Amino acid sequence: MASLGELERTVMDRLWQAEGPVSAATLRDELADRGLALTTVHTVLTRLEQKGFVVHDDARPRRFSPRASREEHAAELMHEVLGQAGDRQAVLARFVGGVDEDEARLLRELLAGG
Amino acid sequence: MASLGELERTVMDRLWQAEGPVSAATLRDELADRGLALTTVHTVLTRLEQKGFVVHDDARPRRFSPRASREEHAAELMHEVLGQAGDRQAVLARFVGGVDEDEARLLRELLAGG
DNA sequence: TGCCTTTTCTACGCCCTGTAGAAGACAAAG
DNA sequence: CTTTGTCTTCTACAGGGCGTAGAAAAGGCA
Repeated sequence: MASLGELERTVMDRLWQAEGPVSAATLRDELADRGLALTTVHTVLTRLEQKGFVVHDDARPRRFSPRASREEHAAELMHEVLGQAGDRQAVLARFVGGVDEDEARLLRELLAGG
Repeated sequence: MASLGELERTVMDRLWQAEGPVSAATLRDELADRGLALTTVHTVLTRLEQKGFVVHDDARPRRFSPRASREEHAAELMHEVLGQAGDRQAVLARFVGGVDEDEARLLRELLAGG
């Protein structure tokens, strides 16, 4: 999966925390501390779209949304890491060795259902 | 965590699949298809070391080893993704939703012990 | 005390990312 | 329909990371 630059990640964070689709102008305003030009925001959104992280509708002005929720995205990333790592079982063993007790309990519940 | 370039990843793969520490010259020979200069391999190893992925002993010639096994590394990455993702529980829920049955069984066993 | 190997320093081109101006497409107002 | 202001796309550029390696320095051996 393509990785993200610092501004790209910041924009994704905003999109994720937004309730619904967001226009470039709104994003520029939310990131006002950076004093970005509108075209800069557009460029970043376009690149995020090319990378498959963002989609936009055809309203005018365009409104952008994350392709997946933050949690889905993270879960996908975890699967990707797991998949590229040779011995999946060994990775899982080490992974669960590092989760805290609350999470272990949650995992047990989640897995019990299946 | 710092991300890796294509050659850096290739080198890490070689180090991970090696039995023990490996010299730069050996790596260059293993990657002979790329026809790399020895200094190129050195540069890459040095950068990997700066990024914390590799360590070397003080034998002459230096011998390089991965700081963590491939599986440990993957598990660390998974934890990192999980940690940066806001709602950890939601991420875990989606993550386990995507593991296959064998892995689910393994996870149940691993979690049963705790 | 040279010579050969090993290590470090320095460099360079390419691609990615942050950044934005210029130009083109569109819609609302008149 | 034309004007005008907005929105979108195109093009560009600088800085940094990575692949790549030559030059120089450092270390061991004949």
